[in-house]
Amino acid sequence: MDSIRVTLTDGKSVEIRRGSQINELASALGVNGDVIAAKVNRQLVDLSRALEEDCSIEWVSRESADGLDVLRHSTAHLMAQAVQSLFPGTQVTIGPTIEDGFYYDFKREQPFTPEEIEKIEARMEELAKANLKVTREEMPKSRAIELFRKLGENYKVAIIEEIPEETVSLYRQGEWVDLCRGPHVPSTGVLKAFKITTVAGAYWRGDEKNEMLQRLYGTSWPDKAKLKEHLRLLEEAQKRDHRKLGRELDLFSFHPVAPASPFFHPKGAIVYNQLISYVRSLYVRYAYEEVITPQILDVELWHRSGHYDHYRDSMYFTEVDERQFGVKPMNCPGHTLIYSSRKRSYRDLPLRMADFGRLHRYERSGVTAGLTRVRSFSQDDAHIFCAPDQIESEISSLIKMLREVYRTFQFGDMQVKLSTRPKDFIGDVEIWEKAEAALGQALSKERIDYQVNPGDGAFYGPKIDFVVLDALRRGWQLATMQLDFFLPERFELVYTSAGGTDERPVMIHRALLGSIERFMGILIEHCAGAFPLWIAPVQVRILTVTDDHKDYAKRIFEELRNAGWRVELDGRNEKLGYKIREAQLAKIPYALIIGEKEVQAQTVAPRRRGGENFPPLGVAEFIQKLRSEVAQEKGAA
RNA sequence: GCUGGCGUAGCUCAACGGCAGAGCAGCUGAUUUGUAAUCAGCAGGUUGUAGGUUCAAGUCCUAUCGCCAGCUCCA
Repeated sequence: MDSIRVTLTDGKSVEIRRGSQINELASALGVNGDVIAAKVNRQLVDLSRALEEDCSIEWVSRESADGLDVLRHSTAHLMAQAVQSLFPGTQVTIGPTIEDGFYYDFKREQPFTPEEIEKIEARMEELAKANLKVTREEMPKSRAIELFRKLGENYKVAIIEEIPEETVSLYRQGEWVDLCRGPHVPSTGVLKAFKITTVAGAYWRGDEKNEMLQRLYGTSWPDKAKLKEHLRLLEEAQKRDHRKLGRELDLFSFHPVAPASPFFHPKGAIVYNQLISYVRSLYVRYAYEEVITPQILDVELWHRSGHYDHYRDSMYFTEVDERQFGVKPMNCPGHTLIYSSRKRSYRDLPLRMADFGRLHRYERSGVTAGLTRVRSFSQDDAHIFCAPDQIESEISSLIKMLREVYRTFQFGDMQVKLSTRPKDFIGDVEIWEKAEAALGQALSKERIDYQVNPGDGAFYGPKIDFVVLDALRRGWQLATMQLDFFLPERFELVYTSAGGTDERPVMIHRALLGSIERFMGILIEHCAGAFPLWIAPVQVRILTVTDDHKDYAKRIFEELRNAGWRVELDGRNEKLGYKIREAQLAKIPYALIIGEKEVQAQTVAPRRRGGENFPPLGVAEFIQKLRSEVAQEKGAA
């Protein structure tokens, strides 16, 4: 008998008939029903795949990352099948998986209405219940093209024509067929928990010159409970939406007269300024020097910096005295002018120049959003002018600084990407390679796992991007460290070396928080508007029980205010429960209850946001408590 | 910029093409209250803006501004 040997993940191996299907092996071994695919020699395949050679096999359950991917991809197919059965004439294009879900792009003249989406979901349920077998079939490209041409699927034909291999694979479920690499679940009954989430337009192949398709987004999970949890998280994210909280907490607003440009109200301005003064405090320790530079500069400068050629569409211009000026979208050109305001020596380097200057960038109307994408903002921006051999230590120190920042704001893990030399680049290959090596070494030295994106750097230098995960496990790119060989060249920056020769410095563009506006938006969502004590616009609110306690409460209020705390007095003629509720909803860290007992004992009774009550204590002790809490939050350096 | 959706009181939301409404917030008064909402009254609007259709438009049509979900872009 012709048999082959299959090695399992536990190291055991079994002998089976050559050509038998994986699922036969699975049922023979009594493998868990959660298995929806397998990895044969580490390659993900269908359970219906026949085994022809000795191999290793690993079961892929629907709970695993690979399994979820298969599940979602199959759900995308299920959706496409539903759409085509309901709306004949609709063409399919592509339907990949994405984080937490999938989408499928369709060519159809009319957009999908909410009612139609409900119908599609209902049909998907039916098709899943029918438990249609999903089968794989391979055929030569020419036959596949013929098949899809007959079906009127012009996009699929275009896709197949671009596939280099001679054979392609098709998947069928019921009457429906789609071109797909696979693998897929064995039958549609495996799909139990899915939902179409949104509908949107999308261009064929992502190019806005191409025709627009209708994209349906969906999500799919191993079971209903997981789907529900996912939807709950989405809802939670909506509750934390900084645009909603910004209004509710009276932090900022927008007005049509200045699209995508926030107005920070008094409370929002406090948060904003707290962020800046926090970064300033780091600048003292990390030896930065802050500068202030003009808002509007002659276009001649922007020509020289290259911004006019490459970035003009994102800039604002104005004319005064028949001279053209550009509103600055970045601080760097201004900083090079300060650099070259006098002769620099190697002793001056590294020169770390920080600037909280206001920047203006025109962003197309469709891309702006709340605080996270605005047209007017400032950054915790700095430019480090250094010698090439100082790059590594500068990056190293930047990473330390970054770690400090993330600890303070309690962001979780970070993902790091190193982007290297693109095809179009300026400067010497040798300098590039040295610089990339320096960046990599600094990352390794700081024990940071990173991913290399080859060719993804800007033409003027390699860069490192840092993505942090917030409380809802959403990723945000905040910090970036960008090397620049180009601007020093353009502005002919030099320093005198120890040997007396003129040398060219390297510039490092870097930001930790990124734009303050954007960071504030992210922070609001990260902490759901409940800012840590040191940032909270109002840190303490004093609540009187009755009017009789107002005089004493006023004294406490003044004592706290004179000690520098942001404090409010709620002496309104309302019930205590009402005032507590309002203080809680305003997310104020501490409510101080002042009633008869406190007046008698000359104490205050603190209630922490969230409901925890502390035993009454004197004002001085309370201030001490606040101080130590802030010190702890900011983290001792 | 493109595709789609949405703009009604400060906020959240009602109103078959037929008299623009409610709750909360605000203001006034009563109540003097101990850990998440005391009661009553008053006020609040050119329904984003500009045109059009209609006897009649918040509702239908066109344009425009803004917002939202995506696409795209982020030297």
